[in-house]
Amino acid sequence: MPDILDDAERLCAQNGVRLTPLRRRVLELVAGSKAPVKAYDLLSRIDQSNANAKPPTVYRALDFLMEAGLVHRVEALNAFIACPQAGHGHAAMLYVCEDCANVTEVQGARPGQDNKPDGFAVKRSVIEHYGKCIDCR
Amino acid sequence: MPDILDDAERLCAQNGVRLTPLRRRVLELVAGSKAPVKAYDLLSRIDQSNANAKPPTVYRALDFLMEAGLVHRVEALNAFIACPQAGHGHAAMLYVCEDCANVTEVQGARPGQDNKPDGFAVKRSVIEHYGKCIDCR
DNA sequence: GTTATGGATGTAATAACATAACAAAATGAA
DNA sequence: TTCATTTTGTTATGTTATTACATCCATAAC
Repeated sequence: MPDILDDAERLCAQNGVRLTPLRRRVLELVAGSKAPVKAYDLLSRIDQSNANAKPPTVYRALDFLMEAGLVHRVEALNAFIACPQAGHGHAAMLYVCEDCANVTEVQGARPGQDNKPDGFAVKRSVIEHYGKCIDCR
Repeated sequence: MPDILDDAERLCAQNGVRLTPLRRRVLELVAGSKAPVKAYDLLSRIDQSNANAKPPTVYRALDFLMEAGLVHRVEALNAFIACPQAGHGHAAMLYVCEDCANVTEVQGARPGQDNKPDGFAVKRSVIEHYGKCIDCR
């Protein structure tokens, strides 16, 4: 977990963007959760360090972190996870266990570019698999 | 479009479920839209035929239609599309043009089951590609 | 060191999306 | 018909996310 935050500092410095205390705090909360975290959960937890936090506070920090490749949004859950391999482009594929909520991220998968519609230029992909992990079977 | 509705009637009859006028009307609205439709848009359009429609009216119909394999939810858009190949299991992969909002559905793709985590049993998958279709380039 | 500038955060309000819980009505089987 | 089940009506509320504008803060130009 310090790893993730250190990596994040490094990455942001490299890219000339600012990992402010607030953003760092949100990343810390996301990274500290095994399961995907909801924005309003972040909001209530952040509140302890920042009494002024409101929804935009959290959503802005999340937008920044996603932009920076540090956090992913889990679309079908309206929730967020820390990217374990920060900065690795964005071909991430997620395996979400519906029992324990644990998420495994697999990098680099290039799914079915084969039978894609003629001339379609893919900009970003959402690939989320839901089921049961080995431990929950 | 009559095709989709006819197919739906047939499928529901086969499966012993009821495509009521309300559900049929919602399917008709979804199928009648080239772009993915929002639930509240459906609500406001359905209103003309059913003044009593409320959010649960629409969400229940959509749940039914999804269960029946007639409609898909587009997770990253909070929107819905009619399934062009109703009843075909659910390995659907979507290509969504961010310019014209058109959606192409590709069946059967089995993306990257290769490098999936050991012992993970996939129950359902969300696969959505966002970008530009050939016409919008 | 002051001051412009842009980026970041504070703040209030509200928009957009979705469900819970219970009542009433419609359908179909016994 | 009566009963059980499914469907729809209805009210209320919960959850997720954004808009719009104000204020603050860091930095670099002067």
